[in-house]
Amino acid sequence: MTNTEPKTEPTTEPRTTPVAGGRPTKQRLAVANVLSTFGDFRSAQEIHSLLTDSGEKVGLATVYRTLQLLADSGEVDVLRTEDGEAAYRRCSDSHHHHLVCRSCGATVEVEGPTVERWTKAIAAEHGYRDISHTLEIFGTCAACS
Amino acid sequence: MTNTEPKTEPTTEPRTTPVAGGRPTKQRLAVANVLSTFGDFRSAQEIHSLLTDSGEKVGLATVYRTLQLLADSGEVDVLRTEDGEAAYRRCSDSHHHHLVCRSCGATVEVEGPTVERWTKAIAAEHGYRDISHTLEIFGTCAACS
DNA sequence: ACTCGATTTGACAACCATTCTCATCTTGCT
DNA sequence: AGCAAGATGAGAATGGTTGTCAAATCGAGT
Repeated sequence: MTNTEPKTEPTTEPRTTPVAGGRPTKQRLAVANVLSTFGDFRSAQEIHSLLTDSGEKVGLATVYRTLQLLADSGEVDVLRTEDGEAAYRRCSDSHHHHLVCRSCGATVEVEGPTVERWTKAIAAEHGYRDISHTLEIFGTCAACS
Repeated sequence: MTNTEPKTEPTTEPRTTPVAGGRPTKQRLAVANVLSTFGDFRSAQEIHSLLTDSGEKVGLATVYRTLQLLADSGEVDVLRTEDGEAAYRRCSDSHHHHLVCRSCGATVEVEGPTVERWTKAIAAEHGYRDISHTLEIFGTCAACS
């Protein structure tokens, strides 16, 4: 079961609502907004560049802080690339995983009752509680082959 | 299907065979050997400490280099902790995943045809090739609950 | 055993993503 | 407007990891 191409297309209307329960400041809104201009994973630094390039003046530290807020509140997904950097992307609400293209970064959100069930079962079987898991699938997408 | 507690117990006899195709130097053997004194994931720095504490004089850079060699040749597993650090552990040959205890680090190797099959299917379904994936399950083990 | 070239090592500098500091600016509220 | 809590930004500080390069080591051939 996969959600057929929920490609998470960019949304258009800029947001004006509070961000992660904090104050809806210019900067936070700016960050929240760039996040909706792309559908794949970007590093904090890239996001910062996007902002400054588009004229928004937001400090790097603030970008990191905001991204963390958003991540904590579940508004964005975080994944660690193979070299340990964190990459962010706004995400839909449900729990899911990602199929990421190694060369272009194109991402497809995938969902799998199968895995969820499996991890829970495995964990329980070994007496582990409070289960959480991370699963990323890497490959080369059709366009990049 | 899980391999029932393949806890990867420490092995006893020190190794003297080549390491990852390179020269079997004192340092490399030393690293390869500490790796077999524990069964859970340790950071490169921890491994370095273990070495120096036990009297072995191996440079930190060398530990990193060796660990990378071993990882490339598939002799050790690498996983990224949630804060982006790399953790290493010698591994059995087969492809598998880990169930890691959040508080004590106890690790259980798990294996799952289910997931393997699932990821392959998903990927193919979206036209991705050369699939690889990472899956880590985190939880609190029985002893730590 | 001895030599020589290729590898490897180690001490330390360099990197780089991320976090911290803290003085200054904003926001929300009255 | 006025204030206190919260947020920002510039830059310093951290900390894991990688790069540098001269000196040490390995091992194949003699």
